Amino acid sequence: MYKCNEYVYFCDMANYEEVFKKVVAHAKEYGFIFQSSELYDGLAAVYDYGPNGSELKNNIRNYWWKSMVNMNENIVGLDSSIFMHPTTWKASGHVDAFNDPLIDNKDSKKRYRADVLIEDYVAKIEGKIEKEVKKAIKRFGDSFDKEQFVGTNPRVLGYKSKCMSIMQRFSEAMAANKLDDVKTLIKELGIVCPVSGTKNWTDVRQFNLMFKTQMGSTADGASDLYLRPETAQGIFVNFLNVQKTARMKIPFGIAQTGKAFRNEIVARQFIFRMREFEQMEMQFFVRPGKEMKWYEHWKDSRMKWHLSLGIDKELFRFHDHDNLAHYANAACDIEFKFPFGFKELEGIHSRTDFDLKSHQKHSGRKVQYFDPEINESYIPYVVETSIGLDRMFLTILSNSYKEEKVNGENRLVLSIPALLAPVKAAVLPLTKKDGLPEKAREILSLLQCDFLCQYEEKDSIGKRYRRQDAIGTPYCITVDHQSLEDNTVTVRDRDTMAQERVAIDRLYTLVSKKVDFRNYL
RNA sequence: GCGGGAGUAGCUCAGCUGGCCAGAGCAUCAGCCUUCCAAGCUGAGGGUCGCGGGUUCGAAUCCCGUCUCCCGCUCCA
Repeated sequence: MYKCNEYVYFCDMANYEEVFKKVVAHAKEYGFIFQSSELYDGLAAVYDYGPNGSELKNNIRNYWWKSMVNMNENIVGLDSSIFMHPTTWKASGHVDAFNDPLIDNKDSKKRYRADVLIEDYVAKIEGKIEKEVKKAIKRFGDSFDKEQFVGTNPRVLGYKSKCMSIMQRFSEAMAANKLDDVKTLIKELGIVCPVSGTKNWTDVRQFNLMFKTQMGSTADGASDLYLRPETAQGIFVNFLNVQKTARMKIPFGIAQTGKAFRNEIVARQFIFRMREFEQMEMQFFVRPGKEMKWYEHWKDSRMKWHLSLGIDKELFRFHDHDNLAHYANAACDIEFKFPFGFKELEGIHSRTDFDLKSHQKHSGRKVQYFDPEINESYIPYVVETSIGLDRMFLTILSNSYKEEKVNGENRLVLSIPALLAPVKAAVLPLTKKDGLPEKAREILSLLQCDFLCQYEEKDSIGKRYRRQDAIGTPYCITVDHQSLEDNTVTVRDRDTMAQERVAIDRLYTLVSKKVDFRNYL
């Protein structure tokens, strides 16, 4: 297990926002994260990973992958494409469930779904019909024939046709993608904001979850595609391929990491909610009825994974979902206490057979598994673990950022778990003369095949230590004059700042042990 | 989309009652020092003051417009 040293937290809870700003500034200054397209004033909610950031991100991804694929013989990997057949997103529910027309009231600043406003309005008219019916019941008593009344009463007929024409206009406008007409309709109907009571509406805008693009080099021959909003569907669509070719038996899982794209209505909080982000997902296929057992298993297993990185367990919590999505029968999040509060880091969902069943229906192919144990074919149930790689990155980064007092001076250190640290060791000649640089470069060549190392000779040794602290390098290896005589160096530990005299031929083992996967999981 | 805040060197900022020609610290680079926990010495590079327009003899500084970022609200699989 990674051991957390006792750090003096420079900033307390009240300064959380300040800490967050510092983390963001630090991330830029030391080449972890840059605003996308900064040269052109930036692109909102998109970020780039710099030299240290891309290393850290790779290391997190690898740690996840090894934990999932290497350490579970019933989990295999997959790398499916970002482009998928458009029907995929029909089947998954993304096309229908997530493209709502939105409208804002300028006075109350409230946002509504335009279709809901119109439907509510129609519901009001339908309420009037009910009133007419009730009145008629009073008037006619037992001899009242509701169907006849509703079919002939001029006032009711008027209401009914009004409802129908409204809904028809609405669906025509939506079908033709004429959002102006939707707004016109809302205005004509005199719909007011329930909060402000005014008709001061903005234009209707379409909210599309998915990014649309075209495949095909010529515009007229092109077909519309989406950039995937989740990697999971690539796994589901390949369920049979993987199961058959890897000869997997249920229960088994398929793991995948990769980019996903979502048009968030608001995308903020640094890399927490981005429009382009990376997921690490594992879909675990089980026999129907066994899903709750596996759901509990993966909840437990995933929490252990997080704690294996040595982060304080008080900073994690489970959050069970009350309102389940259309595909789930149980769902929870693992939340992490980010500088801006507890937020979702990973989701663990029991997705039932919704996805595979839907793909079976839309493809017309049998998407099933024959279970020899019970001699039956069935559509497997799925338990999903889905973690945001970028969110995990932010977890590590914000948790690692420490400012401590050392002899009255501030020391800024990223206490990144050694396994994940971008640079594993820095090799530093105490001075740049007397053959020390040459000796240092020899040491560098001993290590650099297996560990990312840095060589530095500029500035005083203390300054170089602090620079390495700022990017979270676990070990600094310093070559001095004694090294030339007895082939030993000093190894300085990032967290304790303790120094140890070590023989050069022991360095490889020392660093290996420090960053060994075995220490963690 | 609305409301609030902000945009000056890689970073943190000063200058903003209009007029030393755009500054400081840190960082970067070269050299000196040869030093085991940063900020020693010398020198150098780097900024169309977000962008566009206007007022003025003259604007980073005033006015208008515009863009971008950050925070809050609305949405959230």
